[in-house]
Amino acid sequence: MAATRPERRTRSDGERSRQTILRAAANLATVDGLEGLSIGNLAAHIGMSKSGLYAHFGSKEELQLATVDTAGQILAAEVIEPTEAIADPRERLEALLDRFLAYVERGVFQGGCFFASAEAEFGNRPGPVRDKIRAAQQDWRALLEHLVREAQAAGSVDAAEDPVQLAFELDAYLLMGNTGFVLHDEPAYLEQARAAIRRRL
Amino acid sequence: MAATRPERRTRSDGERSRQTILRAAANLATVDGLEGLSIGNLAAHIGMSKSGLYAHFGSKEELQLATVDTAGQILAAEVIEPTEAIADPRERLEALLDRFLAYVERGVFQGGCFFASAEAEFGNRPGPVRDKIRAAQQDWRALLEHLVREAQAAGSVDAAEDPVQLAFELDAYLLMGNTGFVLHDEPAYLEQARAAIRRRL
DNA sequence: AGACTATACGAACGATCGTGCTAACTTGTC
DNA sequence: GACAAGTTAGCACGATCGTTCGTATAGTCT
Repeated sequence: MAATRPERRTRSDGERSRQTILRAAANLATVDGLEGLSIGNLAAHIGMSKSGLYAHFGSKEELQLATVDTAGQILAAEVIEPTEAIADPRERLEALLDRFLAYVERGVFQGGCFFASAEAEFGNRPGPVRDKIRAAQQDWRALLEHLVREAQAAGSVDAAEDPVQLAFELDAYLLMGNTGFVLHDEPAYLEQARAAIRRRL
Repeated sequence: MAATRPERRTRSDGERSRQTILRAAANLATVDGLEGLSIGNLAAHIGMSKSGLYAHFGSKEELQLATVDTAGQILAAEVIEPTEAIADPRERLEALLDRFLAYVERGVFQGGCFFASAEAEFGNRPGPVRDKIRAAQQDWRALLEHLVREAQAAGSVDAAEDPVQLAFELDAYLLMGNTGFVLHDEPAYLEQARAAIRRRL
């Protein structure tokens, strides 16, 4: 009964290809949309055959799900993780908001924040992809709320503030800054978002 | 030298069909996207043949441009025009913001505000469609700024406020309310937008 | 009434979509 | 070095994409 498993799931070159595909997919999705992105176009974009690329994912939906995961990892690495060392909650909150706007401005994704695009596109398209995007959005919002509460506990944010409401408003500035910047290619919108944050906090 | 023009005439039933097409197109575009919307799907949705529908527009791009125009007319009729009778600028501004949120909640478009979707989708897709969306967004923002200035002149908004900055923040609440409502199907996000507006004004 | 033409349809076009199948090549393990 | 499994490419499929064309219908005008 002791079925010894082969235990050799992935190969190093395969994992490297997978990452290449998903990075490009996340980037292209902010321009063409997560649904508008086609397998053929993606394959051509990274110099790979359509079927070779497809073999990594059983379906387009699985590719989309993996792309959302990858985008989440990029957002975490670019925005969230660099602030984790900051002990003071209010300082960390400010750094987090500023890093988000910098990550938009720096053009980590060609079409601005991946999740801003994805939320607008999959807002009412039921399915696992929307579920994953929803979850990511809630996690982000929960992080903002958590930091507000910690800052309140530390006395650096007014204790009378409703953390949920404050997080909503701060997130709104980020979203509007991203949308304005992408649509008009004008950093002024990001600066307005920064000004709004300074005013509000 | 007097080249007599063909004098393009239109027929009443044609104009009616055109309106039917464009209303459906504007609605479907908030779900499938302005690019993701296909001629075939749109035709089937209104019980018309693909070629019959296509005869109204020379290309998909022209259909998209006309759809943006139609969506603008709907937004104007649902949100802007009903507030034009309000003489007091601050009252009108408040009514405008509230009507926007109500129009999102009422589901005038299945996928929330048409322009919120369109901005995210066409943010960096150069072309006449993006130009038109850009112009619509700027007109909307300019209207907000104009009302803020009028309210300042009337003494009902703090004269020290920067109208551009205040309009940005108010618009941000609307956008975040729309996105949150559509993504989570939760009116609470619209209520948070209302609370943010009350607090800010 | 008849003539004119905007409107609508059916069929078909080449291109591309997502998706399988099969065979070759690479890599890791014994 | 051999064997097994992961990786990639070639080819083809049915469906659908935007678009074109010829033709039948039906509203409008004299």
